[in-house]
Parts: sequence; C-alpha cells; structure tokens
Amino acid sequence: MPDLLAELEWRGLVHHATRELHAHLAGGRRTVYCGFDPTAPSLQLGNLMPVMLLRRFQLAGHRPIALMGGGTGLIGDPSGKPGERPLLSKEQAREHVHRIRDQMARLLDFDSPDTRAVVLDNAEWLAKQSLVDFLRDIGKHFTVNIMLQKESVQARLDSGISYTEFSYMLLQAYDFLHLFRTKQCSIQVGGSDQWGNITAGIDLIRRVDGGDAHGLVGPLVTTAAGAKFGKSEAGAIWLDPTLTSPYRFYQFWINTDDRDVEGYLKVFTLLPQDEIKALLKSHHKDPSGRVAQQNLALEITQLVHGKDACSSAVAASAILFEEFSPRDVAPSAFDALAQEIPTVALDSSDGLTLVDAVVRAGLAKSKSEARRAIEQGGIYVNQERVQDVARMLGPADWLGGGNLLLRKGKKDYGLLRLRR
RNA sequence: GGUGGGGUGCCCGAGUGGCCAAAGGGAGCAGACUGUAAAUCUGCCGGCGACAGCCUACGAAGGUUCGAAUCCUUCCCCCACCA
Repeated sequence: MPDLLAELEWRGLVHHATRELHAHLAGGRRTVYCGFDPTAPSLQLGNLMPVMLLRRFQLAGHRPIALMGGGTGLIGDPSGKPGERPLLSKEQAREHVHRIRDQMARLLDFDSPDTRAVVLDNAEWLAKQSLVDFLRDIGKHFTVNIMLQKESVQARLDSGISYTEFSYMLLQAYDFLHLFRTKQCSIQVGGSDQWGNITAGIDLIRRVDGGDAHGLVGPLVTTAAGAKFGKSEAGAIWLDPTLTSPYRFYQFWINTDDRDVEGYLKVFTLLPQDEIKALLKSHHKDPSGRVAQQNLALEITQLVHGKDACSSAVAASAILFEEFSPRDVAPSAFDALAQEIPTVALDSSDGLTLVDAVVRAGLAKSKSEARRAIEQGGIYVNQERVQDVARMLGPADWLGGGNLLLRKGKKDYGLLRLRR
C-alpha cells in the first residue's frame, strides 16, 4: 500500500491529524468517513476538499463513507460560524440530503468490491434516539468545561450560542461512535473547522468502547487575494450543474490566480506528483500560457461534471475567448453555446433597446446599470463594442436565425435567442 | 435594575437644520495595461428617466419647520460601565 499520509502531506492536505494515524493506516484496510450537512441543495466548492480527501483514502485502498447530515443538519454546526443560524426545516433537509446523495455518485467509487463507497444518513439513528438515553449514555461522557474550551464554542461565547448549536458536537461525536460500532469506521476526515468535533468523537469512542479512532483535517483553502475561496462575483460555486453551469465552473478554475494554482492542483486534482511538478515547471517558465490553470480546470470539471459536460464547457470557452467572428459562426454553434451560458428566449425583437436587452440577459441588475456599462464601453453586441445608449436592436443584429451574443466586460456573456 | 454611548448606502465609517443620494475607505462593476492572471492607473458605483428632473433612502412610528440623516416624542435593538 502506498504511503497515503506522505502523499497527503505533500499536497498540503494535512492541517491536523492524530498522532498514530500513520501506523493505523499501515495496519490494513480502514473505513473512513466524512459528514456533509444538508445546509444547501447542493455541495459547493467549499465541500470539495473533504470529498477529495475521502476519494484519496479510497484510492489508497480504504473504504469511504459519505455521511449525510439529515439529523445533524437539523441542529446546525456552530463551527466556523460567526452567529446563530436559522434552523433548516425538516422537509428542506430531506430534500437536500436526497440531492447531495445523488451528487456523491460521481465523486466516489461505488463499484470496486473492496473499497466500495457507502452513503449513509445520520437521521437514521439520530431521529429515533431518545433524549433521556442520549443524555445518560453520551452526555455523561462530556464535561461542559471541555466543551466550553472548544474553539467553535469559544468564538461564540460573547455573540451568543444557543443550547441547540452548543449540543452539536455531541451529536457528531455520537455519529462517529455509531459508525465505529456498526461499520468498523475508525477514521474521520473533514475541513479544518471540524477538528474539535472530530476529537470529541475520538474521545467518546475511547471512553465508551475503549476503541482506537483517528482523525485528519485538511487546510482552510484560501485565495492569494484574500477573498473567500469558492465564491465568485455571482456567489457560491455549486457542484450541481443546474445551479452553476459546467461552463461557469470551468471558467472559475481557468481564472485561478497564478499564486494559487499550485495549491489547487495539489488539493483538488488526482493528478500524480510528477505530472503536477511538470505542469508547475512549464507554468513558471511561461505563466502566460496558463497551462497549469487549463489542466486544473480540465481535471476538476471532468471529475465533477463528467467528460462530456467538460468538453462542452471547453468548446464554449474556445468559441467565446478565442478570436472569432460571430457572423461566421454556424447556427449550430449557438445551440451549443445556449447550453453553457445564460440564455434568454424572446418572442419578438420589436422595439428592443440594447439597454433592455442587457437587463434581460441578466448582465445588469437595472437599466441604470446597463446604461452605465454601455457608456463606459463595457457592452459588446456580437463581440463589437457599442457605446450608444440609445441603440436599438435591429434585424442586422440577429445572427444565424435569431441569435444575439451580448457581452459585458471581458468575460460575462449572455445569449438572446428569438423564439420561432 | 441604574448610568453613559450608539443604530447611516453591500461592509466599515464621517456627517449634527438647507450647499446631502449623503465625505473617506473597502468590496463590486467598467476601461487602460496584460495572459480570460496579479499589481497599477482612470471612471462608475439607490431607482426611474424624454438626462430637465422625479421617486425612494440615513433603526421604526409620529411631530416641529418653508426645509431634517441632523431638532422633539414614543417604541425597538445593540454596546460600555456600574449593581
């Protein structure tokens, strides 16, 4: 078995790990889990690092469990949150669990006989857990003193934390114990904010069962520019293609800052060390070639959205970002583009002003904003800059049977199509 | 419970009767430069608009005034110190 831990170290994926994890891993095939609370209908980029951790364990011969937080999601994890958050409704949680469960199908391997991934939902055991039994069997093993010392709680002591969120770590600890007992799961991984919750579980397992459990958390992924990782201007980048199109997803990675690309290749791709080193070498030699970004985008988009969707995203990017004249583009290319970039169908183009078109295409929130963009030279009709605020759209603007490509700034596109 | 301070645009933060759609900074957007990068520089940055202007905005509701973010009253919420 290859040395997984050394590999993870090299990738900068070990922010914290229990001391004997190395020996534990060397001892044979282990079962490892990571929890995902259904706070949103889809995983987002922030969840990708832990997912990839599971995947790496799996590739190294261990068995992953993706645990859906159908139960814990109802409580709310205070870790890393500045304040109390509204509770998720039970229906919402159920719906989210359902959708996230489906997403896992592509990210982990569910077929290999020895290391087949499993998806579980902690609602299965938490929902029917009796309060009295829980307090007697689990609660007794925690002192409030220790709980108060956890960073996630400390951070909230003056802004306030409800009893509900305060209890969260007990539930997560109990999850670990449950999986330890029923699935022989001995390792938990997660993001760096999960360390406190994970060690709570490890301690519980030792106290109650005298068991030996381990944990590992990855780094807090950052951007060189100091912005939150995984957010674009438009908000979070989702793994669900209906929430963030594969094209947009691909573009997100293509735009990676030079300073971040090395870390991202290591953290998010499955490319082997020598390939990453080679990529970085050519990247340093000629950053303007953006080989590293391209490979990064390609790898991750393929992994998350599949080969076909990825090729479409690449194709669309080629059409939009390589010199081309829209007037020469075949109508079928517009059909392809319509799948990738925000597209609006119109019934008629009568009396349509450019200002309205820009708003309709979602490139501006208001007419004022659209007007401003035009005045500042930021709006392009079929790749040609238009600065006339009063511009009307006429027949000459509609290409290939009713397509009009709008662009705002360097890389924000929208397609208008006439319905016929 | 008492006393003092405060709630301003996406965020921070100035403004104490008209010159305030509200200084300054950050974020964001556009332009130039470039490599769909970073840094830098320039412009923009409530809405509507025939660009003259109109409407909505400074915790909430009332009031004073020709005129209020700025004064008064009540209410809600924060913070500090005291007990």
